[in-house]
Amino acid sequence: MDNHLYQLDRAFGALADPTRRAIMARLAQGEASVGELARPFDMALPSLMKHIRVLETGGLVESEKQGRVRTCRLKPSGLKGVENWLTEQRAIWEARLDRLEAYATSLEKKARRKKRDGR
Amino acid sequence: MDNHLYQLDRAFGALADPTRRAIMARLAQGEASVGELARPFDMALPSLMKHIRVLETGGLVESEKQGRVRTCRLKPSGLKGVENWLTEQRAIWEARLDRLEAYATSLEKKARRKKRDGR
DNA sequence: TATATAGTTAGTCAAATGGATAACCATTTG
DNA sequence: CAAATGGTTATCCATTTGACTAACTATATA
Repeated sequence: MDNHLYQLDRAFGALADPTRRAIMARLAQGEASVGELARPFDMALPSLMKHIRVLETGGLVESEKQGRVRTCRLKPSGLKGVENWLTEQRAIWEARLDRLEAYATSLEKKARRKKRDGR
Repeated sequence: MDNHLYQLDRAFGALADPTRRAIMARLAQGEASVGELARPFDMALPSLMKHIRVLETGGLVESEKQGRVRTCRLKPSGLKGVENWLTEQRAIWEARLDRLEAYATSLEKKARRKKRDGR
């Protein structure tokens, strides 16, 4: 329990690599086999496999094997966690900016009032 | 040129650590000095400083020093890059799902027609 | 059944990461 | 000016990461 913390670690970590983001982009347009995923990259298969496993443990990709070919597909719920964290942060940050702005406006009003009433 | 690729690496990488995400969360509610940021963590100052530097090179945080205290603040443009990548991916992925759905519906219609016309 | 195909395991290696300590500025404060 | 405060540098260390090769397993295919 509370693994979801680590899960965010792994999801963000998984996305911190251009090869893996490229794999994600490829999978966004449809599932693919390991071989298909490997082809565009100048990289040995085992290295690429490791990337796929990283994406899987990050909860971003899932795969299943039938016969000798393993088919990978995107797991949108994984990206959801990442997006949630980001929007949460932005919410906090924007709320604070709003308070700051409100405060600034109130200061301004006060200043104007003071001026009108003869400093 | 094309450093923005590496920049995404660094931004995602920076967020792949709970300490650094906590720092981000703290900064979302307002700027803070290095010492203030350090206090909640059971960690030596230099270690924490390193985290701050990682966030800075990821473009997520900026800081300036006056006197002997360095004040850190969030740099929302950094998160923007990350969010952009995510929404871009989701756009591609959703577009594909839409096409898929449209295709499925057309298949269904065809089947119904066939049935009506006597198999 | 022999061969080719598609992945997988195991093991090596250099570089990067996350943490620590010790010693060192530089600016306040007493 | 002496001491305390806030941060910084320089090293060090264990672990993780990203890539490789070699050897292996399991399924198709000829």
